[in-house]
Amino acid sequence: MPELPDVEGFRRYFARHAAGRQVRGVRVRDAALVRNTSAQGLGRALAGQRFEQPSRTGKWLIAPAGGPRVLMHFGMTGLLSWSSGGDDEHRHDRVIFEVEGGELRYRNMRRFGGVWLAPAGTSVEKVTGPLGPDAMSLDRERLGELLAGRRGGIKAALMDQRLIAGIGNLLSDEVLWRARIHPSRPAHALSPRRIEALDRELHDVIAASNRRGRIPPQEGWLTGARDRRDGRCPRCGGPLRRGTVAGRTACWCPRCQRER
DNA sequence: TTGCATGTTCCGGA
DNA sequence: GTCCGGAACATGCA
Repeated sequence: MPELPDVEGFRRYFARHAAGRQVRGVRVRDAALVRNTSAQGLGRALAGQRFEQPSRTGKWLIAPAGGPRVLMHFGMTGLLSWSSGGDDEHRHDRVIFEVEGGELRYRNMRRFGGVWLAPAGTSVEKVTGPLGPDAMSLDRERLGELLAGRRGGIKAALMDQRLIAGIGNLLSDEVLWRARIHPSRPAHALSPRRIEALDRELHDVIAASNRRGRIPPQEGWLTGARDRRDGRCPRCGGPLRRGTVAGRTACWCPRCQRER
């Protein structure tokens, strides 16, 4: 699931269940998903510390705990699961944070992503690498500036985390469909009107998705039609097209989103 | 059995 | 240096 709205949901989930609670220990079920330290290193850094309010940048969840911070990336199949009743672990629970009153489980079927530690005094960017401004806090002017400097296609630009953080395959398709922009259109060639539409739809889609903690597969949205065998555009009723753009399976309406 | 999946990274080539 | 396509990574499902 994880694009910006999903991770925003995980942030709230973390805040509700784990923030303010002291860490008792960490159980690592899959050492490979603790990416930049050992299971012992993670446990030593966190034990006795108290989780503070988490933050999110792009698709990264950042959980401070005293000095050190835990960073989580969810890949394509990651999520968080809280347990206060000692119920059975899921087979894909990879790292388990034991806190007062329960435990927060980092689950990830496909094992992309993982858990990182940013020790006190080190920068978060050292873990995440360079990230552009978060898509949620982007304004139209900045969006226009960022896109003006790109030579490639608009979909590739939107999904480039170094340019803008948080947008993935589903979000980019949804926003481009709403703004009536073909995913292959050169990013720098968008008119001010298209930039304005893109900015508006980006924020509308993110706001609506954040409320649900996911990009909803909903009537009237591209997401509600894109996975059907004969998917039709919710706006014009024409047949949707799918194809590879920027290395991903893109979906668009060839009537509403003209090539140029 | 084959292809595909909401992510990132690395490589070769234009 | 920029950008793109393709492959790799790992696992499950239609």
